[in-house]
This record gives sequence, C-alpha cells and structure tokens, in this order.
Amino acid sequence: MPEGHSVHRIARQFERNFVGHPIAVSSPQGRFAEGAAEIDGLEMRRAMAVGKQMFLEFDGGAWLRVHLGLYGAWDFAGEILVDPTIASANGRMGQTNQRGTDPIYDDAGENSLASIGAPRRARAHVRMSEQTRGLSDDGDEWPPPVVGQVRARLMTAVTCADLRGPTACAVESVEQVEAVLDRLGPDPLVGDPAENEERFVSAVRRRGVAIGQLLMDQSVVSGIGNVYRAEMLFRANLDPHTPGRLVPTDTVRQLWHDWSRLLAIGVDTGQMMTMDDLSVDEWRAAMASRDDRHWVYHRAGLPCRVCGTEIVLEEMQARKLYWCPTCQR
DNA sequence: AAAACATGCAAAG
DNA sequence: TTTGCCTGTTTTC
Repeated sequence: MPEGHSVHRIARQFERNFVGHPIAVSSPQGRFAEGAAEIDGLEMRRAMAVGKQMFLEFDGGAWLRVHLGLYGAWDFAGEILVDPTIASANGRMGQTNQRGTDPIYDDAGENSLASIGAPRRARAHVRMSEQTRGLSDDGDEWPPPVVGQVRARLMTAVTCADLRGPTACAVESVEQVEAVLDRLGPDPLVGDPAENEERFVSAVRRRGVAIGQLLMDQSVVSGIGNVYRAEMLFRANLDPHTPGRLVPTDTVRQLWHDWSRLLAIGVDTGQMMTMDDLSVDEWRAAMASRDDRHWVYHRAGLPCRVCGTEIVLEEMQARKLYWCPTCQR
C-alpha cells in the first residue's frame, strides 16, 4: 500500500521511539514466532528505509526486514513521539479520525499546513498506513490488546509497534540484507545524490522496456508505486509506453529530480502531494471539491485537468495505469 | 450486509 | 503464472 514516503516515515518512528532501547519481540499471530525469538530482548541499533523496504538492526548484527506489500500496516501505541502531521489528523487528541483521510486539508484551526513543525511526545495510538492515519484514544490499556492478526509486536517499556499483513517480515544476516540492497535501485534519500542520479539515468537509458514499467521496477528506482508513477509521467508529459532508451536524457534527469522532490514532500507531509505546482488556494479548492488530489491517478474517464481529454485507464504489467493521451506524448 | 478493490511483493506451483 | 497476505475503504446489492 505505502509507497516509499510512508516507509521512510515509519522508519523515522522507529528511530525516535525504539532505537537505543531493548525491544521485546513477539508474534501474537505465531507466523513470526521463530524470528521473534532470535531478536527478543536485544537493543535496536538502527532503523533504515530504502524504497519500500525497511530494515531494523539489533545488537549482535541481526536485522529485521519488513515489507508491507499491498495492505500491511504498522500501529504505534504508547508514549510515542507524534509527528505533528499525524497529530493534526484529528485536530485534538482523543478523537477518532472520522474521515479516515488526511486531515491536513481541513480548514479547522490547527489542521493546517502551518502545523508542520517539531514533533511532540504524547500518549497516543497511531496507525501508519495510507488509508488510515490518525490518533485514537482507545489505547489506555497496557500492553495494548492484540487486535486481529498481529504478525509481529515490538515493545519497549513504554511503546508498542504492531505489524499486520506484511508481505515480508524476516530476521536476516548482514549478508542477506546486503543482497536485498544490491538489487534495489537508488532511493533519493539514501546515499550520494549525484551517484544515485547517474545510476537511475543509465538504468533507464539501457532498457527497451516502457518507461511506465521501469518506474515501477524497484531495481531501477526505489520507492515509486502506482500512484507516483502515473503522476510523474503526467508531470513529465511523457507517454508511458516510450521505451527507456528513447526517453531523452534530460527528461530522465527531470524524472529523477521530480521523484526526489515528491518523495521529500511525501516524507514531510505524509501525503502523496503530486499537485504541488498549484497555489495553496487552488489546492485546497481541489481537495475540498472532490476526493481526488491527483492529475491522472484514479481519474479514468474524467477530463484531463489540463486539456480536457478523457483520462485513459489501461493495464500495464497487471497494474492499472492512468494517463492523458493528449498531454503525454 | 456483502462484495469488490487497493498505493506490491514473495513464495508456491 | 498463480496465490497468499487477510487489512481497510469504497462500491454494490
């Protein structure tokens, strides 16, 4: 579900609330019992995100690798440092997020862009997924009751993180982690920027595969998913079927810089803001009038926001691809 | 109330 | 190539 920005935000939660503490690791569901036993009680050293993969390092050199896949999610509870962009979700602590959407759009008081600032520590329950992000007040019990299928539970003395429905959750050696990292393309937030850009450019220019497929290929570039793909191609006025080697180098570099920018915005705000070129007023109006906040994603059959042409929906590699045949060529 | 669907990936066949 | 993940939201009956 989450694209790269969410995973970076989750890693940040672990950095703030778990790194430097001994962690009680268990698997209420049982499917991670063996792995949990390997790292139970060890101190967490480091939390790191690369694309959609997250890595947690423990004393002794073992790593926990997690990939959320389509509908995995982390729930944080207890006394955790709450990111203001999350805290603003409900306006006030102790309310459930009624809309289940990202409330930064709300005009009410503290629910504004201005609320982005330093995190604060609070007793809270935070769900880190795209659909539901917000606080609830039903987290008074300690430890929190296990709800549903909890694959892994990580606890310090005062904080708890529950993992549900991941595609991958495994304890791995340094070598195994390096093997995973080796097949991942560059992530704008990891490593040397210039080197990352060159890796991306050569990976794209080398291939005859459609750019729409290459952007989703995690060995070409890390962290881009179906939403960012569609939006980036539109922002670049690029036909998704253009073979990588036929995309002008300048355009490939533009794609890289656009991804770097969108990812940074996503990590800061917790949202996939791909219409950042709009003025704040335009953007608020767009958000308020309909539920869609994108140029083309999820807009099949609707008129293109720029030229009015119907947005096309097609299947590419078993994923839905949205694009404007007039603007993108 | 029930069914369909989703911002992905890995493992199984 | 197909299935599992087994959640949360949206759409349909």
